[in-house]
Amino acid sequence: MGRERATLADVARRAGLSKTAASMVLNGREGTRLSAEAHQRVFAAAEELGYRPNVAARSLRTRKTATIAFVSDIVATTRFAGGLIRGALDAARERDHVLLITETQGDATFERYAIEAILDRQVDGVIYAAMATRRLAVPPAILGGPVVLLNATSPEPLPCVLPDDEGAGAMAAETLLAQGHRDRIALIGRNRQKERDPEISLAADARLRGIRGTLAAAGVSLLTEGFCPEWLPEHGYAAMRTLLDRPTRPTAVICMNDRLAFGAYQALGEAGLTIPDDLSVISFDDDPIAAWLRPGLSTAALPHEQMGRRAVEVLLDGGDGAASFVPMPLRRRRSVAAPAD
Amino acid sequence: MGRERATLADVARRAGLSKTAASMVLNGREGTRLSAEAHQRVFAAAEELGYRPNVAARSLRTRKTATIAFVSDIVATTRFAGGLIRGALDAARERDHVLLITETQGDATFERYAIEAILDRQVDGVIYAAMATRRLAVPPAILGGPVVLLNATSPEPLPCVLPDDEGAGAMAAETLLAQGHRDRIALIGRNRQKERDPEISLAADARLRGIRGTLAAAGVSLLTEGFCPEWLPEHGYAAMRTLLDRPTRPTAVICMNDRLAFGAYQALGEAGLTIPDDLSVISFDDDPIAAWLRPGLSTAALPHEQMGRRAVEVLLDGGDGAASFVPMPLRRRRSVAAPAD
DNA sequence: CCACGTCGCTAAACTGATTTAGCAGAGCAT
DNA sequence: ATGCTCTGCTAAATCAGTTTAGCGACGTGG
Repeated sequence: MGRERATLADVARRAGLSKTAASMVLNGREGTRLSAEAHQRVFAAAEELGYRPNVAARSLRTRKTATIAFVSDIVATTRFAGGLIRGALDAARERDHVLLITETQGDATFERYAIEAILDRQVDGVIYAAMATRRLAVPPAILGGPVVLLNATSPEPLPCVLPDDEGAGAMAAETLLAQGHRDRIALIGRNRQKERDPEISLAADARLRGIRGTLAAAGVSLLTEGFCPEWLPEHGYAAMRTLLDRPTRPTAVICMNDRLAFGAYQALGEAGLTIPDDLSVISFDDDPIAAWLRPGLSTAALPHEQMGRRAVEVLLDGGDGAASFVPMPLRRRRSVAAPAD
Repeated sequence: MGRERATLADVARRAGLSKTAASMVLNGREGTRLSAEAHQRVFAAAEELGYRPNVAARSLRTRKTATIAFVSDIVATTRFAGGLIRGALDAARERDHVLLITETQGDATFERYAIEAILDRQVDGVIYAAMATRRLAVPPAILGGPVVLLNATSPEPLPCVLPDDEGAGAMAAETLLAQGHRDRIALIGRNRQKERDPEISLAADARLRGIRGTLAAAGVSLLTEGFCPEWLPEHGYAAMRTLLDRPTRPTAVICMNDRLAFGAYQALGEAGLTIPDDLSVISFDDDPIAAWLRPGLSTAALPHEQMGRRAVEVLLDGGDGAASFVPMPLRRRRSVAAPAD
């Protein structure tokens, strides 16, 4: 790549000045006493030669690389990763930085490997991302420089960027209350593991808190709570079937994520029930599938792009140390209506 | 990051040898006449000091960075990107390389920007990826070094990695023939634009060729072909509805992708028809949704991970110049059975 | 007239590796 | 004793920038 690029020495020669002068002018150094004419000549020469500095040479001296490492546990298995990466990419570009991406796959050897690669390249900072919101242990080796946790927290007091799951839970509950749902709101997706172990999930507990808090404030409590071993469509399907077997059918269901909601849709379809006439459904994540369902699924969107962007901002512009919660906007579609009876 | 790392000079000093000697030993240079003892001492010193070479310094001299640029048009909007990236990441790691990721979003300014960032960093090669299989124009600036096209071809004779869509089409048709389907096989997802304009899609035409060729060889032709303005669920839904309005109902449907198939499922569900008893469905992509549908959707999987991996291999190990077609394995689920009548 | 400060600029050191050119000593033949 | 080769190793140049230290000319105040 990059053949015969002009060097700083070329620019200096053409401008009839020293490398020192050229370097200072191009870096916009304050307090130098170079004449306006010298500035002009350097800029002109650089322009004419299409000069671009060699990053390797520069970072050898300055130890800055204009490169951010994006380390994540898993990129492929969740399609949300794309959003995080894209947001980070955008924000990085705006700040003239570039993203070096590595993946640990939760494997200690890979992680060590990734971290060595990063340290060898002297990146300016690390975004350590988890693909499911959770607490994790940051490898000490990267604590030498700036680190931001993305979609994760850690025992160390590091800046972190998280989705506002509790707010989303509150909003879901409010949305149903506003439509007039009261004592026949059911929940699908309770999961002890997720709720209890922050190293597995932070979202489950937060969403639940938001839902319960808001309902309680309105003097309402959940009709039933369906437990699911995983948050997958088949479990949503099963949970909805048992829900339909109960004597009082709910008027609305809150699903802990869209995949569960998809399963619930399948069960309702088979039972010949219509959404939202017979039953409202609301959910979390805004998985692409939410828009494809019939009717479209109302859901609180995980703001992945915003989060990726925020992580870069906190890393480069310096966060205030506090955790940064990014709101989850509600995507209103057709799955929520007033109860029939 | 990276505080107080040992340098080559430190290693040399500790080993009681020159930097030259240390460098040669650590790089495993052949033909050097350094003694076995000198080798030992250098290795020991490097080990004790935890020496890792400074990539910036090395690449300043050698113009190699052990870094590959992954340039794509869009990463976030398609959840397939993750697979490509993960495969590339894995293969890169195996070869001690790292991935620099940029995104152009199809925007010329962003593209120029991305390419400058890449050239400035002297990457060893570029993977230029499209998120939908298509033909594209490669910016001349990156042609100075090795380039591999991923999920794309170009007018220039560059090595490229593509999914074997034609083979997948053939396999889909064969699968239905093997189950005994004959003259009542329908197709959903014809699209003139996609089929005609290689800058939009290469997949549409290739899949169609594979399907038609195989059916023709068995003396069978398609019952009907449903056209769709896009390959989205709503269009699959509409196409299936019009299909069901026809006098002879098909025994099997081939959908050009899984999202169309999802729409078809919705229409069949509403019509009270059962898959695969009343109708078999087969498709392409292996979108995550394919596994979630009831019954699971049989589909030819886009081998994204393999493709990403292959791209890195071709880039670093040198391809044979020919296009590299990666087979699309059929994921057999429950949506295909023998025709009822 | 001289010391001093300011202006405008530059030489050279420095970053940490790789690589070229070549040196000192041993062994051997003439 | 001399010339030659071979062995085992090193000094110094090089990559392309940034940064430190400082130089010569000029203006000014005492």
